Amino acid sequence: MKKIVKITDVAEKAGVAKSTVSNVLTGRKFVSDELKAKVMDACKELDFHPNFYASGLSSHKSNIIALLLESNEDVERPFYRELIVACLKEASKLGYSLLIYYNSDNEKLLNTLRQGMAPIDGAIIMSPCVDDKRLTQIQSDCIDCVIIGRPDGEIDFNYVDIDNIKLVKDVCSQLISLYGKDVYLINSDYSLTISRDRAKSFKDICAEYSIDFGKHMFESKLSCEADGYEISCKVIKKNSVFITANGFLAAGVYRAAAEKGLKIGEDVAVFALGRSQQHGSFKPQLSYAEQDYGVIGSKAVELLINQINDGGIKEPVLIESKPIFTASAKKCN
Amino acid sequence: MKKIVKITDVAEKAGVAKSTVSNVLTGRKFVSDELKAKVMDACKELDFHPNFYASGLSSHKSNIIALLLESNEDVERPFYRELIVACLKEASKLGYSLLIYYNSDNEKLLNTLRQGMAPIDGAIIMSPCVDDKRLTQIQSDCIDCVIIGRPDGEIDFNYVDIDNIKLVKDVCSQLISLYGKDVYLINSDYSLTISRDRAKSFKDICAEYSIDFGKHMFESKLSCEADGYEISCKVIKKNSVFITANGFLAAGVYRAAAEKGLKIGEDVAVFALGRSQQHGSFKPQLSYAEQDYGVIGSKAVELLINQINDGGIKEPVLIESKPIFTASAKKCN
DNA sequence: CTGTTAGCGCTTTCAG
DNA sequence: CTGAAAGCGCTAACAG
Repeated sequence: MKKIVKITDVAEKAGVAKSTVSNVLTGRKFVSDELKAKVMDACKELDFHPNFYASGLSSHKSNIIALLLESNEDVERPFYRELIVACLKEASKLGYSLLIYYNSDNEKLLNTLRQGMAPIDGAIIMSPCVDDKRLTQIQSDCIDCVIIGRPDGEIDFNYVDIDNIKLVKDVCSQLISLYGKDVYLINSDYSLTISRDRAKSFKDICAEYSIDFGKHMFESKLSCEADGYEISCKVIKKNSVFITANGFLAAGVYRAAAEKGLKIGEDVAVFALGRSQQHGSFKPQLSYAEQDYGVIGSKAVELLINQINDGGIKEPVLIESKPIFTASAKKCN
Repeated sequence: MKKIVKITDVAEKAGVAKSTVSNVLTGRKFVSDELKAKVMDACKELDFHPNFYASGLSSHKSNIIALLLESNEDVERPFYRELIVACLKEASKLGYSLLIYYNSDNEKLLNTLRQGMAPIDGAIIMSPCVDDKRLTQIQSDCIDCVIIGRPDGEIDFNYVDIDNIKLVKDVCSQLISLYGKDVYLINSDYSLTISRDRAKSFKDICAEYSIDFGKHMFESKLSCEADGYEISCKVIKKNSVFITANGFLAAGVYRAAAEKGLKIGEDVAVFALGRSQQHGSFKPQLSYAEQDYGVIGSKAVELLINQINDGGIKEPVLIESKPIFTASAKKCN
C-alpha cells in the first residue's frame, strides 16, 4: 500500500502554503501563474490526486448527478434505455458523471435528495417516484432536482414533460378537419396530471369547434380494452373520431367498430396518445404520438446542471411529440 | 435551511454515547437490543441521516460501484444499452448503486480507480479502456476491479469474457461434420487477445482433424471486405467453410463465392464470429454468434461485489455464446 | 498572496 | 458499554 500523498505534501514540495494549493486546485481564488505552475508540477511529481470524500465534506461538490428510478419501474423498457443513455451523454458532455439509483425502497430513494446524504450535486426524478407529501416535506433542505413528467400540485420543482396540451390540440384539429366534428377523447384516470392536461386541451378544442365537451370526453379509470369498447359502443358512428389515452382503449374502439361494420381509417379514425401496448399488432395500423425519449433525458440534465450552477432558475421544458398518422386515420395522409 | 442533525444530537437524545450511535448505525460492534432500539427511535424522531461524505472519509465505503466507459465508445449501441441496464439491475439487487463514468478523458477515468478518488467501492472497466501500462502502474493502490473482455498480458484483474475458445471449437466441429474439412479461419488483428484465443482454438481443431493450420488460418489486420475477398479468393472451392472474425470479412467471402459461381450455403458455408455490421443485409442470411450482453453485465457486477466483500478472490467468468446457423450454413439446420 | 487555524461529520481507539 | 479525543484530507476564513 503506497503512502497517501496529500495536499500538505504538495504544499511542502512546491514550497507554498497549503491553502494556495487548495486555491490552485479548486480555482476559487486567484493565484499567480508562477505559483500555479509550481503547484501543478509538484502534483505531477508526487502523483497527487485529491480525496473525493474529504473535498466533498468541506465543499459539498461532487460533479455527479443522480437519476432516481423507482423500483416498480421496469428499466428493461426501451424508454428507460433511451433515457439513461441520453442522460449519460448529456451529463458527461457537461462534465458530470451519472449515478443511477434504482430499486432501493422509495423512502431511501427520496432521502438521497437531502443535502449531503449522497455524493450528488443534483438529481433527476422520474415522475412516478414522486410521493407528493414526502417530497414537499423534504424540499426544504433538498439538493437541486428536476422532475421528468409534470409534478402534481404546488411543488416548486423544475420539470421536463411532454407537451400534452399541444399534442391533443394538433391531433384534434387535424382529425376534425378531415373526419368532421364527431370527435371523442377517451381519457385515462383523472388522478394523473397527464389526463387533466389532455382534458384541458380538449376542452379548448371543443370550445373552438362548438362541441359539447361533456358528451365527448370520457374518463376510463382502468384504461382497459373493455372500457374502450364499452364507451365507444355508445357513440360510434360513421365519421366518428376517437382519441384514446393509450393502445388498450384503442383496441376497444377497434372491436366496437368491427361489430358495427365500420371500417377503421375509412369510416372511423382512431389515434392513441400514449404508448402502452405493442402498436404493431393493430390492423389497420394504429396512429400514435411518437416521443423522443432521448430529448427528454438530455433536456432534464441540461436543466438540472443549469440550476446547479446558476442557482434557482425555474423554467420547465415542454417537449413536442410528433403525431404519426397511419392507416387508422388514413385520410390524414 | 433546516439545522443539520448529526450523530451527536442523536446520542444526546437517546442518552447514549456518540460512539454507541455509530456502532449501531454501522453494525460493526455489538450493541444491546435495548440501546439499539433507543438509538433507532432517536434517529427517527430527529429525522437523522448520516452524511455521506463524512462517513466515507473515515470508512471508505459508499455502496456504489462504477462502470467505466471509454469516451471513444458509442454508448448508443445496443450493446451498451443492454450492458448498462443489466449492470444497474444486478447492482441494485445486491444493494449497490451504479455510477457511470463516460467521456471524460481516459487518464482521469483510470485515476478514478485509486483509493478515495471517487465515491466507489469498485469498478467495472470496459476492456478497450485498458491501457495496460497505466493500469499496471495504478494497480498497486487500486480499488476492486472487474474487466469486461479479457485483459492482455499479466495484469492481475478479474474479468468476464466471451468463451471464444469454445465458440470456435463448436462452430468448427459442426461445420466440418457437414461440409468437410476444407475449413478456413479469417481472423482479425493478432494484437487483440480475442484473435489469439480464436487462433488457439482453431489450432486445436486443426490438430484434431489433421488440417494444416498454417494454410487454413489467415490474419487480416484491417478486417475489411477487401481482405475477406482477397484471402478467400485464393482458396475457395466447393465445400469450403469460412469462419470470419466479423461481417466485413464475411462480405468479402460472399463476393468471392459469387465470382466463382459458388452458392453460399449450398456449396460454401460462411460464419461470422463477431458482429460488426448489419447482419440483416446479407443474402443469403449470414450465420453468426449470438451474445447475451445482459449476462456479461450482471456477471461482472456479481463478480465485482463478491470481490469487494470477500477480498481478493479471482475467478474469471467465461460466457458462452450461441451459434446461430442460418442460410449461409444451411446444411446445419 | 502566505500560514495558521478552525471546522466538515463521522469512525475508531482506548482507558475507564 | 461510556466518554473523550484523535484522526480522515480538504476548504475557508482571517490576520498578517
